Amino acid sequence: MKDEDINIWMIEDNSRYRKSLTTVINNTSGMFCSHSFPSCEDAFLVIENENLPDIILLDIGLPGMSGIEGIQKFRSYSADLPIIILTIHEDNDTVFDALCEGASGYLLKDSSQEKIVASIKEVLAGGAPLNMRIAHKVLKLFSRIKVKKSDYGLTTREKEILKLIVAGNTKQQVADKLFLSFHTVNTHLKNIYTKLHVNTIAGVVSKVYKEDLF
Amino acid sequence: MKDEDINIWMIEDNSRYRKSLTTVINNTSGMFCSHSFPSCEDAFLVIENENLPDIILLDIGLPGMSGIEGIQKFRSYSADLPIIILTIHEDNDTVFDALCEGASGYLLKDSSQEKIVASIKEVLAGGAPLNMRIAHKVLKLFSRIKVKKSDYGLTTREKEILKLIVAGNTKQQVADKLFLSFHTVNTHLKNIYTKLHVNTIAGVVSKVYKEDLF
DNA sequence: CAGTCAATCGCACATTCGTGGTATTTTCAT
DNA sequence: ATGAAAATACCACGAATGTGCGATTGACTG
Repeated sequence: MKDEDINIWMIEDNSRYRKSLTTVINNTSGMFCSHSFPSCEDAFLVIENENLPDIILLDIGLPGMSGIEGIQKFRSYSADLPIIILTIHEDNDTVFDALCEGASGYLLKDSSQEKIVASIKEVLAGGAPLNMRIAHKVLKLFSRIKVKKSDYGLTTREKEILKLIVAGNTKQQVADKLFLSFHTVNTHLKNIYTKLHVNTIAGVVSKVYKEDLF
Repeated sequence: MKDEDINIWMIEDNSRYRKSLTTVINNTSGMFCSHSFPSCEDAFLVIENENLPDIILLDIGLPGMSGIEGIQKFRSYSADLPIIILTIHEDNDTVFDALCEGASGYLLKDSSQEKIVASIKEVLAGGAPLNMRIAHKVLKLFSRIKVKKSDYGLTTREKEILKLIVAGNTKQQVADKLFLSFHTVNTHLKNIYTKLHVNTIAGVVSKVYKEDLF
């Protein structure tokens, strides 16, 4: 163990898995596992007195605080700390939650030890190691994220006015900002309502957000 | 070239790159490039008369129809057709758009030929090959997607009323639906506005969508 | 030229909103 | 019992909305 070696913390409640993986890491040149914890809470007790590690390997299904919640809390300490998830969970919701909270990589526990070591090196090189099946799932998640972008044939001016309305301006304020008569804005909004099939501000704002009209 | 070999189409306007990569693929056991096109439009002319390929390698910056638009149109032919992006673009918007339209992988043109061949094999094995820098960027995109869920201390009743207001009901309509006096709804809404620091319907609806208040 | 569309402007007015203020009752915790 | 929070209700009124109707001008196209 040398000062330049990469310091890794592991948070994993299965003690056999934790010990065997710690051994692998400690036997790998250039890295060492200074701590391995069975829970996030344990890690946070130590974090107050020591420097943050260079990487965290984090399970999700943990006693007490889950790995997802753990990401949140680690992120309050450092936005850049690489956090590689190492878990059995591959359902969409868990993957999505972990990534949204800021996971830097996502491996499954059936990964070989070589793959895990390679992934540690990858995250150090600026990558984002993902299990192959997870990568596929991640890309599929984007299709679900895609907002249905609708087209109601709004004119340029109508969109301009709509943006200001959605931002909370009254008709008179919109008129003042665009150097128009109040009546002009009123007419445009009337036309917008007809095109969008709504008749209230609430309706129009909802539609803008739900259907990405800009 | 055998019947079981993987049929790949390439869509790439740089003819030198297109030819050299086609050669690499044709020299790789188990795969062949039956067509290489300089534009999406050319590919769609052929697609009407031939079977779809097993994989498409797709550039983004193309003459005429862009690769992003091309994904959309290929997806109308097949939801499962693997489409690997091979491009110089690594800006967030382009990556995001390509993935949302259904890209199955995303490589950069500085990838080695070995990496490209390996990625083809990876997508066939059910993966989603991503350039390392792109993978990192993709995970960062999730943090941006995460909606900041805020808590303004709204009571149960306030949330109930807010939902109906956001859905487009007038105060009187809300009162009728909840068997309350108009004045009660008015008071609740007054309190909601104070808690959310807004003073218009547009403001409150925007806040609900931006900050996931329900 | 005629027709269409977009932009601009106006009238009229019933309806609704937003906000300042007030009050009572019920429920829960100390 | 007391106090706080939530729920309910009310008054007042200027500001703003939503919708029916109408018109003119400019740019573009066939």
